[in-house]
Formats: sequence, structure tokens, C-alpha cells
Amino acid sequence: MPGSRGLMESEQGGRLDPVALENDLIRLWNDEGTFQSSIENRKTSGKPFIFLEGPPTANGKPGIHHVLSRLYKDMVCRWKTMEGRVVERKAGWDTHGLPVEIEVQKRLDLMSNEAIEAYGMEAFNEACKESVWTYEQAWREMTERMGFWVDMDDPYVTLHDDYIESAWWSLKQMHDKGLLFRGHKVLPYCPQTGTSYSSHEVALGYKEVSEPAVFVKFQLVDDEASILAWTTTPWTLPGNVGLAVGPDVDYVRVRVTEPPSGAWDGRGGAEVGEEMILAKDLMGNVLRHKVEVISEIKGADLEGRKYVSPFPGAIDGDNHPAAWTVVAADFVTTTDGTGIVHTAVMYGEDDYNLGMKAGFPAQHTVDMNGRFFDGTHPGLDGRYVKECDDSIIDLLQSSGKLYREHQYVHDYPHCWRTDHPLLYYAMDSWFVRMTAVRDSIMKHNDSVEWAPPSTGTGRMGEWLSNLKDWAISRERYWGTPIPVWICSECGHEHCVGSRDEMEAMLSEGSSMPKELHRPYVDNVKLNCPSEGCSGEMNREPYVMDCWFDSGCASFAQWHYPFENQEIFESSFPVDYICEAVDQTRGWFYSLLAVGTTVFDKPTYRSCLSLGHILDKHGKKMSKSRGNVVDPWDHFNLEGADAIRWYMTTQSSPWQPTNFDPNGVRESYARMFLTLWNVYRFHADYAELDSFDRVSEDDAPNMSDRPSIDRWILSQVSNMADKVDSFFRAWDFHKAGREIERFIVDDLSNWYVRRSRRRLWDEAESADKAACHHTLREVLLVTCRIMAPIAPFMPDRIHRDLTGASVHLADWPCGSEALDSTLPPRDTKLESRMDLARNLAEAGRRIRVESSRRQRLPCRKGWIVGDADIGDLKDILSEELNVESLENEDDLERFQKMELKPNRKSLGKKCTSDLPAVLNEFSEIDPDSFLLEIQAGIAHLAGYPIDMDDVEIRRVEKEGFAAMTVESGGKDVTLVLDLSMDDALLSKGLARDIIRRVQAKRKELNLRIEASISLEISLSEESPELAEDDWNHILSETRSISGRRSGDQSLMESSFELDGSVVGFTVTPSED
RNA sequence: GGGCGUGUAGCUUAGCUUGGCUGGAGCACCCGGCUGAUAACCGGGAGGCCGCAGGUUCAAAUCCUGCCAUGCCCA
Repeated sequence: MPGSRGLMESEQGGRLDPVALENDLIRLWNDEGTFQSSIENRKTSGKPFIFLEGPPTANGKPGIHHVLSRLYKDMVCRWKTMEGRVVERKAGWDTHGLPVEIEVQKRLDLMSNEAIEAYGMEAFNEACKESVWTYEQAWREMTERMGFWVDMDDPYVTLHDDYIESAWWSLKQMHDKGLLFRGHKVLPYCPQTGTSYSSHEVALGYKEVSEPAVFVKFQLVDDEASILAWTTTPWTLPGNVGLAVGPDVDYVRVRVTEPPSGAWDGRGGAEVGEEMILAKDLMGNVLRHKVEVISEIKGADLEGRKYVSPFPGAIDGDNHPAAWTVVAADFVTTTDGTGIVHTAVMYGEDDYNLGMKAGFPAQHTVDMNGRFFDGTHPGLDGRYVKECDDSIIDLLQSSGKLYREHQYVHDYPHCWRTDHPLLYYAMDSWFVRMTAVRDSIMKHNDSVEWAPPSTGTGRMGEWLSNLKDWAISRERYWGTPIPVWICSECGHEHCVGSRDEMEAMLSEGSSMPKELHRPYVDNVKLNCPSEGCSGEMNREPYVMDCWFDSGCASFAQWHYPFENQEIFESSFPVDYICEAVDQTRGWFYSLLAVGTTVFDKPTYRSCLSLGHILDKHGKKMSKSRGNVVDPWDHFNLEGADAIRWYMTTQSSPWQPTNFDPNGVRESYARMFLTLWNVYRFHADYAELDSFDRVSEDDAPNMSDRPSIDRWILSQVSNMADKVDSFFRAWDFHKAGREIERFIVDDLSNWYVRRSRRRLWDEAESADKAACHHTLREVLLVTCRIMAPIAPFMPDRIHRDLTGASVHLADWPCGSEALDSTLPPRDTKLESRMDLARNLAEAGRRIRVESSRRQRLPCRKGWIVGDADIGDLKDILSEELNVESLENEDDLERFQKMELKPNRKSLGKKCTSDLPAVLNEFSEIDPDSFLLEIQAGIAHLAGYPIDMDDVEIRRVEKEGFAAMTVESGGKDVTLVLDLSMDDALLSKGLARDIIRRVQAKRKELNLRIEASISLEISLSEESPELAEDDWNHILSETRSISGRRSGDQSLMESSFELDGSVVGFTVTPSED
């Protein structure tokens, strides 16, 4: 058995060093290539199980929350491997995107696009490329240390040309299906830096500001009245092209009847007789004049009305019949404003979407520097929009279009770099027409097995039902370049799908780029393929949304379709992905989106969506808060198994969990120390008995083993089956808790504790061999079943027991490919043992309540009730420390009966009279009332009472030391005889002495088999110690000589017992 | 502001779908016991406005409404 002696080299009872144990295994795994073997081994017969790694970005330090997702990735892969599947695990790195750029911009102090371009795009992108790997080493170390098996030597990397080429290919598929188009996307934009911002960056810069807001009168054509609309961004008014009303909102047409009474606040106003239209609910908020309501109008009735542009000439309305008309929109509410929404197509997302739908002209009045275009208005042309508020209000005032102005306080996004207010601005953008495939993406989503299901139906389903087109272009530098070229002559668009294709189209003077990144790709010019056009094509200067990159992972990791066609085709859709829930609209979505648009398939069959790890106060972990937990704090203390176990068992995978460092310690102490000590118990005695050289072929037949062995084997099967079902249901937390319960309660605290004596026996015996074999078999099943969760200690134990890694072993419960190898169940034995354990516990409770020391034996015990524990009686009497244990049928001898109300049934019957019924219930005599019920004549407060309304309980009579437990629906009572005599006192004394001497032996670090000489002295108050009991002490404590009349004052140790003092001296013998 | 979660003892949590015995565990604390595997275990104690406020019901941790806190995603 190679490798099996490693443990035995340490001393008996040697302290566990989990960190060394795990690090040794990591080395061993690397040396012998265990990970590779675990895959290769299954290739002869196993079906593949396809896992797809969600690529992390290595420009941030890995934290404890990264351990969580890597844990569940690893756990499922290990489990499936053990089930006989071939589970390849290719690592991946996400290397593009805004966070990388921001990091580099901060480091190089490049706070605007101009600064980046001045620095040089080539150098900037080189810096990004380097930055991406800043923490690669840290990620590799964390990954290896936590035991996540993934191939990091051959990862997919989104910045590689091969990966980019695959992404290009997929975009071309979309283009060829007519799904790629050019449009606008309204984004928060900073004219100072020339950059639009992601929501992530916007969130950095919210500030509360006070700004002017205006109520503007839009004069209807061919009507006296004006429509009142409200805006907090006066600079968007020159861009006004429409007004939106809620189709079901009630509006009123009012006429001013009197001048305002008090002073008018600010500019604006209205003449007596003037007519205005606004939402009925908002009259009080908006109007500052006394008015009469002329008529009420539904929003739908206002639709199509034309009005006069507030800034004629600013926008060219030719060919746009819808310009400056009233349209209906769902988003209009009456929570603020006038219930009529001013719409400037290019400066708001709702505005833009509405404009596209209504056919408003999509023209800018503001340039990329944030200044009004010439021709907007002589008073505004060329000026920065945020400085024009006052001028615009003046212009409205002078043309009689202003009703009111006021100051408005709200949170508004500002540039995190320059602190300027951001403008919502329609940017040129490329889109994938996801709205065209909504039905199929929803269908594919429905086919995914989501854990928990609510993430799929709720969060994801919700998102998909409101699906919008996917804006995939970014005006950035570091990313996959958009492979779209446009002809400068004829405007033809061409999407390039491969390097070969690009090469074939190169224009004269153009050459292939050094790599598929900016700026090299920007310099590539192509020949226009249009018939009769000889124009040169230029690339659109955008990069792709980095979610597009990772969305391509399933095929781009294989450089499909340029290479590895078979690998890809046999591995798509993938079987399993797993990330935190925030990826719902991130990677979970982008994978689905790309899978649907390119292959019309769902990309993944199952998805485990994890909850977040928060700090112990339920707050998000962040650098700025300083509450980030470094996984190494625990790797270096309790070890990776303990962290993994803690995370698994703490809560369901999708539940947000507050990370409690103490919980890791607890997992270590309770779970791994216990397991280790169970194993050491076996290993130490196996060594003494040379059992470790005996093979499993010598294992005794099941029928030749004692009940307790058959019981623990049955229990381990039971446990393994439960774990298997829990795994299948994604209830990994319940699986872990079940394993832990088994190891601590069943294996350690019952089987091993009850079996210890069997192994102490030095003589060879069938019983001892049965115990060794049983323990070994149970440990092997246990190690295999827990290996996916905790890959280290189970492997150590498995190797020591068999010479082979647990990760090459089979899942003991069986699978589609494997037969179960679990030991046989014996449910009758299980329930007998269950009863025996309950009774043992009851016995301990009786002793506490009647102040009877556990070590002081009782003469007799009775089991009362219909209870068969068979040959477990010996074990039970030993547990109970009774000299004899008998069955007794006569319940009445120890018990009386009590009746309790069944509130569920009584409540239904008596409803509001329940309190009165319960009151009478408390007065009844149980025995006679039970007879009345049986005779059908029982009544309480006028209600007839039957057996369903009561529950029968039995309680022990006064004067008996008794306790009742429930077993299989029946009550079983244990009664103890508490009488005392000299023989019992002597036996009790002997046990106390044995226990103290044993503790002393341990304290002296004596080996288990070492002999001693023992001297004791008893004070006068002490009970007599009988000759037999003294001999028992000597043999139990391995004393080769003993004296029991020593001088109290010369004894090295002493203890008190029931008022007497016992002194003793332990001297290791010389042998 | 919108959508989806979460909130139970000092800490980590079960129970909530399907309302009904006294709201279960573990850690930590106190008392006692057991132990030559154990940082383990067993018994007992103390510790709960089940986030808050309403509602439905004979009966609410559980169902409904609103609010607060917290997290994610979207604005």
C-alpha cells in the first residue's frame, strides 16, 4: 500500500495540523497528477459532463467571496467525476473592459480620452494588458490552496487573438441574420472627458443638487389653450419634439379667472382668460392662479394634437409629420410635474425610445463638447448647456411661454473624475436586436435547470420579458474591436468574421494588424465589396461590451469554428455553470443571448446561482469599509476543508450569508477534528494490532458481525443515500449537515465510543477484527461521500486506508454509470438502536434529575412499554450503568395517564368558544374523561369531544426515577432503581479511580500499552473498596503492581468523591 | 425610483410553500455529567416585542397591506 504509512509515522494521538496536511496533499496531487488522472480514468467508459468556467478578472485581489463560487464549481465537478463522468475543467480569464481601463487611468493619471490619446493608445493598451495579470499569481495560489481543480495552465483568455476571432465570427453570424444594427443609446456622458459612463461609474458620482425647474406652456395649433409641461433640465427644451400623455390619465382644460393674489415667485405667469391643459390630479401642485375647469379630457383624446415648437428652427421637422405633436406613453404618471412629459429625443432614454416609436426626428441640438449647435438659437449657439439655464428661462419668459420656475433639489449623477454634471446624451451605438429573438430566448431560459428555480423564473424571466436590444459597442480603447467596416464612398457596412476574411479584403497599402486590438485594427482599411464601388472602408472605432466577450466563452474558449469543431459540437450546450446571483443580467444573460442569436440553443443546461457573502453584520464586503475577509487567514489556520465545510453547511447556496470567522473554527473543531480522531482511533489500534497489513478480502461476513457493526454500516448507507438525494436537489447544505450529523453523532459519539473496549482487548478476536473492518469500511464510504465538499482530509484518510486517492474512487451511491457499493440496510436494527440511544439519553437525564452520578451503578433498570431492543440490551445496560435491565409490561406500576387538548381539531370545532373549552379541559379528571370519550358521551362547554380532540400522554408517578421517550409512535419508559448498597458504592468508587488514573496516564503522555504501578489511599469517610473492584482497577489501568493503603500525604494526586478524599500515585514502570 | 431577495436568541441559522402542541438547533456564557480518540459529547439553565405597524382568522414567525433596514440588479 504505497503512501499508506505517512500517518503512522506520527506519534499516537499526535496533534492534527490541518495546514500541513493540506499542503502536503497539494504537493502530492501536483507530483502524481491526480487531477489529470481523475479525468483520464473515466475516459474509457464515462460520458462527459461539461463545465464552463465563468472567467474572473485578475486585476483585483481574490477575496473570500471568490472562494464561494469556486467551491460550488469544484464540488459539482468532483461529484460528477466520482459518478463516472469525464469532467474537463478549463480555466478562463476575463481581460477586457472598463474596470481594467479605469484602474490603469488612475495609475497613469489619465483622466480623459484626450489624455489617453496623448499618452498613446498603443502604450495605454499595453498597460491594460499588463494590469490584467496583476493578481494572476494571487488567483492561482488561492485557487490551488482551496483545492479548486481547474486547468490553469491552458486557460482561455479573452484578449487572445484566437478568442477575439471567435467573437468576431459570432458577431458576423448575428450580422448575417440581420440582428446587428446601428442606432443610438442614451448614456450618461461627460463632455469634459468625452466619455460615457457605465452605471457602475455613475454610481460613484451621485450628488444632491438644487437646479432650476420650469413649467412651460406649449401653445396648441388652432387652439387657444397651451399644454403645460415640466422639466428639470431646461437645456433640453430646444430639442423638444413632442409631448407625452398617459392615455388613461384624466386631464383638465382650465381658464385663469383672476390674477394671482400674493407675490409671484420668480419669472413667468399667465393672463386672466388664458387657457391651459394639465393633469387633473396635479392642478393644486402646479397652478398658482384661481382657475375654472372648462372641460375634462382623457389623455387618449389629446393624442395627435399639434403644438408650436418652443424653439422654432432648432430642429428640422421636415419629413417628420409626428414632430411637435402629443403622443401617448405608458411611463407617464401623475406623481410629479404636470402629467405631461416634455420629450427631447436625444437626451433621455424614455424620450429616445418614445421618439423611435412615434417617429420624432432624432437630431442633436448639443454637440459632443456639451455646447449648443449653431442654429439652435442666437442666444444659445456655441454655449455650454449647463450655463444656459438662465438664458433659456429668459427666452421662455420673453416669448410668453413660461408659466413658473422653481428650484428643485434631487440627486444627480456627476463625473467621478471631473465632478461636472453628466448629460444624458444619445450616443451612436451598435446593437444586437435581442427584441427579435425574445420568444426563443425565453423558451431557452425555460429549458435551463435553475437553482434556485426562482432565479430563472423570477429575476431572469422578468428581465427577459422586458428585453431590450443589446448595445454592444463602447467608445473605449481596451477591448475586442468591433469588426465592422464602413465604406467611405457608398456607406456599405461589412462585418468581418475571421482573420482570413480580413486579409482577403485588405486594401492596397493596408496590412494585417500586429494583433486584434486597437490601435492596430483601426489602421486596417478594406476594399468595399459593393458592386461597382471602389471605395475604401474604415473600421467603426468602437470596442465591444466585455459581456459580449464572456458570452462567447462556450465556443471562443475552443477557437471554434476555426479549430476544435468536434470538441465544441460535443460540448454544447454545456451542462453546468455556477456564479453569484449578480451575474443574472451579466454572464448568465450574455451566454443565453449569444447562444440564442448564434445557435438558437440555450448555452447551458443547469445554472447554480449563488447568494453573496456579506460581513457578519450583513454589510457588503468592500475595501473602503475594511471588512473584507482574506481567505488566507483561514487557509493558514483551520485549512481549506474547514472553510469549504463552513460555507457549504452554513446555508443554502443561494442564501446571502453573513460570514462569521468563528464559524470556520467551529467547522474545524466539530467536523474535522472529530473525523480525524475517529480515524486515529482506528489507525492507532490498527497499528498496534498489525491490522493495517490485513486486506479487505479478510473482512468477515455481515452475518458474523455484531449488531453495532451492522448498525453503523446500515447508518452509513442511509446517510449516503440522503446525501445523494440532497446533491441531486442542489441542497448541498442539507447534504453537508447530514454528513456532519452522521460523523459526530452516529459514528463518533455512539459507534466509536461504544466500540472502544472492543479494540482495547489485546488478544486477537473475531470481534476485534469485525470492528476494525467495519470502521474501515464506514470511513471509506464517509470519505468518498464528503470528498466533493472537502477534498483534503478525506483524501488523506482514504489514501492511508487504501493507498489510492479518494478522487479516483467511485461515488458509493452509484449513478447512471455505476452500481451502488453501499453496505446493506437493516431498518429494523436502525430503529432498535434508535430506541436504545434514546433510552440511554433518558437514563442520563434521570440521573441528573435525581442527582445520581453516572459512575455510581444502579442495581436495576426497567424498560416499560412495547419495546424490543433485542441484543442491544447489553450495550444499553452498560450505557445506563445498571447491573440488570428488564422488560416490564405493567405501565400502571410506574406511570399515570394525562390528557392534552388537540387545539387544531378543537379550534375547528369550537372556534371562538375555544378558550372556554380549554378552561374546562384543565379541570377534568383524565381517567374518567377518557372513559366518557370512549363511551361517546364526553362534552366540554356544550361541545361533544371525541378521540381526535385529545392527545394521551403518560407521565411517571411520583417517587419513581423515570423518563418516557417516544419510539415509532409508541411511548417507552425507562425506570431506574435508585437504591444504594456497599457493593454498588464500591463499584462506583472503582470507576472513579479508574477514570482519574486514566486521565493521569494521558497527562503523563504514556503510550496506550505502557504499564504502571499504582498506589492509592482512601480517607476514613470513603466506602469500602471490594477486592474484586480493586483488581478491576489494576487491570483497567494496566497496573502491574499496586498498593491500596498508601499514606494520604505522600500521594501525588487526589480527588474528592461524595465527601471523601481519594489519593493516588501513578508511576510508569520501567519495562 | 422600479424589480428580485433577506431580516427569527449576543453570533450563525431551521421553521414560512400547506396558519394550530411550549418557535427548533449549533457557537459563546453559567451549572452539572461523560471521556486513555476529541478544540468532541451528554443533561440542565439563562437568553426571543420571530425587523416595525396594521389587517384577515377562534388562532399568525407562517397569509395580506404598508413601512424600516440590508443586499443584488436596473434606472
